Amino acid sequence: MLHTATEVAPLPRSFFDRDPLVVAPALLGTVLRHELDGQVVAIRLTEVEAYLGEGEDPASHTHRGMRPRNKVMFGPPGHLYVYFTYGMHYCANLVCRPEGMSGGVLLRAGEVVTGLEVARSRRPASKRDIDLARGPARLASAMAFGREDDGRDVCSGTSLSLLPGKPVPRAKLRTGPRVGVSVGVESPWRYWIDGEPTVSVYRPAVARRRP
DNA sequence: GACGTGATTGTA
DNA sequence: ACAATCACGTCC
Repeated sequence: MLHTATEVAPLPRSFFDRDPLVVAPALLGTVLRHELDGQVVAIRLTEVEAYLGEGEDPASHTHRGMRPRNKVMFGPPGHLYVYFTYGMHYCANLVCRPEGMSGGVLLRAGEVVTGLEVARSRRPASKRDIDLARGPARLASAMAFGREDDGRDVCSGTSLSLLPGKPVPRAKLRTGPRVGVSVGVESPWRYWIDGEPTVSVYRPAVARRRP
């Protein structure tokens, strides 16, 4: 111990064994750390979105029940749910609620606090460091998440873990409608830290090209 | 504002 | 089998 870096225990599984609407704001300011091939990138979460489960939330991937893709969301809490979308992007969620019940929190944006060089190399399109993990697919890319990371545990103190961070003052908490969802717009289940440059700009869902 | 890109899923 | 959709990012 002495003057070396103190080991920080990851957040316990009980942290995730709650309603996503409770877990989501509590995630702000925490730090997701991933070590891959000896390279560490850690991201302080600044923007997240809560998704409920079957029959509760039309915007949730689990709204219509368990499918091969979303089965991790029905598993035990404290695991990573990674999905592939738009033919090119990955996005990551943290699974909430007890096993058998679905729900999760989408990691929308964060600040790279460790491994800037590694994150830059994974995100060559980012001109500024604040863009490295600004947006869910960018965050996943900076963390090098892919299909193989679907279902990974973040509570066991392995190469992937969620660490406590400096608490966010309540006055800085903001909520609003989720981004990019066409249903469930009335539910203000997006949470972010006010004044953070890493928070993705809100763009209302726009209808895609029609034939 | 437009488009890439391919898995997933509901519908038939 | 088929076609629409998609919790997005990049460049114009």
